[in-house]
Amino acid sequence: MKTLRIHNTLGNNLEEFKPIDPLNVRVYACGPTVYYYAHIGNARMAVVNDLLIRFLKTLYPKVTYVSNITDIDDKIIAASQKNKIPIKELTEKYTKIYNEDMSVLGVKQPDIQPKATDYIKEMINLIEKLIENNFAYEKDGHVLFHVPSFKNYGMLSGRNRDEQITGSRVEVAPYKKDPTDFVLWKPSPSPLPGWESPWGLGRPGWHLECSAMSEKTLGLPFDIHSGGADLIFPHHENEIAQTCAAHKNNDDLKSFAKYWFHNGFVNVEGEKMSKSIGNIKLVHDLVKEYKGEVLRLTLLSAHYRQPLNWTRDIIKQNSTMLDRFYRTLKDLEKVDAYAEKNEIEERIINGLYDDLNTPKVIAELNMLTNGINNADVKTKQKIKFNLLEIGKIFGILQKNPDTWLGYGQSKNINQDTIERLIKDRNEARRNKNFDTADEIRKKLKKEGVEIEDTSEGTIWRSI
RNA sequence: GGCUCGGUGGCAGAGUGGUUAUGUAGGGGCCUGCAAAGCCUUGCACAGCGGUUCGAUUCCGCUCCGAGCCUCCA
Repeated sequence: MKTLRIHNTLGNNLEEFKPIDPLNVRVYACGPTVYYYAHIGNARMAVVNDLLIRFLKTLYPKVTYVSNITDIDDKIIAASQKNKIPIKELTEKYTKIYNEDMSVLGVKQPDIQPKATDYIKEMINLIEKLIENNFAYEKDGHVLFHVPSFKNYGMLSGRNRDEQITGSRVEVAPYKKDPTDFVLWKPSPSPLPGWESPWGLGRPGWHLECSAMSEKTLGLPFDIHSGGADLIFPHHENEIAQTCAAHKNNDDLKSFAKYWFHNGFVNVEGEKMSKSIGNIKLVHDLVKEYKGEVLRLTLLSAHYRQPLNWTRDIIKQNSTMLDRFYRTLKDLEKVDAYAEKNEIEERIINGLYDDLNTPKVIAELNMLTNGINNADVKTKQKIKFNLLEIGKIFGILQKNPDTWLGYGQSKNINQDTIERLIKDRNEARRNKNFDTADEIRKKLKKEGVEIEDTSEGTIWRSI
């Protein structure tokens, strides 16, 4: 059997994927903090992980995919205060919208979607273990992880403690023993959201929730831990430290997760998305303008670790490509999808085995479909099979081609009217009255209806 | 300042020590009354400078440029 090779941030290497338990592959992806609409960068993480999961599911009998919702955090508190909405209402609202928007992009719900606030007990438990193992200490109501006590700290992100201190631009809080120590628990006096703990009313630090939730939902160690590249430091570095130290596995970083999988950033028109530039692309807006599948293919059009420059142009390019694939499927409407051994062509699927090289797969798919004209039935069956099967993994091409291309569906104009106009036009054409015929065609186009004269008569689609 | 990662044709984007993907846009053509779709065809691409090599876009070094992280961020 071919083996999947994926890039492991831990070690910064391409590695063969060998599941801990082949009967149940376990993946945890750091999900969104729900204080506002998700942007296209959040979507890239969700789509890339969805692809990974779909592919893994073709390789292993069972895959458990956990992706959390962080529903307690300073940004959430700030948004709640600013908008005068209770935290719970705010987080529930944006959790719902997140799931809806991702679903438009073809992202399947994770098997488990834990919420941080449901795991406070586990977090407190983890902190107690860390204190007990001398990796954490309490000071002024804060509990901090003592970074110098964890000698492998920095292995994931490839930085050492000294560099970090020199490069640090942050003021060191007085309750820290060491400038690199990070907060596990902090005081949270009313009216801020707080939970009872051995260290008083407080709330968890940022990194703790993922350590608690992943351990509780998947068990340790699990196979893949993923997220956006910006989470490598400090978020994932800290997660590793917390979890490994809590279980006294500080020499074995893989006792938490074996593979660390990170996707690259999305830039917008060549610039980083940022509030100050005001160029944040929200999925919620994009789905109003483009089909989810187009956005999804666009997100997969670059290799997942490369930066992706989000422009109108690439959306258009991917939209065109998708139309062409659907047109091919339409041409193959009467052909069965069939391939020998029920397998995707090797040269196509190999791209996925090779660290999810989606652009390579797309290129191979194009080459395959280009041969359709002088293809025999068997080849046509194979082409259709490959398109649909890759489509399943990519999360595209599963719709009815006619529906996708808009055949027989009108938005602005009544179908009978269209049919009547087409009839009139064909009448005019018969009489070589081409001016009239062209006028009718233009009129329909204005209404968003495009007609095509085929050997089997005139057909139309809404564009 | 430190640590990463990149610079491929108008644009997007893989890949490779020698045969120069793929898509899209553009040019030319076929088909069509015209369109649409499709098909054919076309394009001095691998940042610069050195080095290794019979040969480098691919390996090494340096330079320039860009991005990310080091602070909340997917």
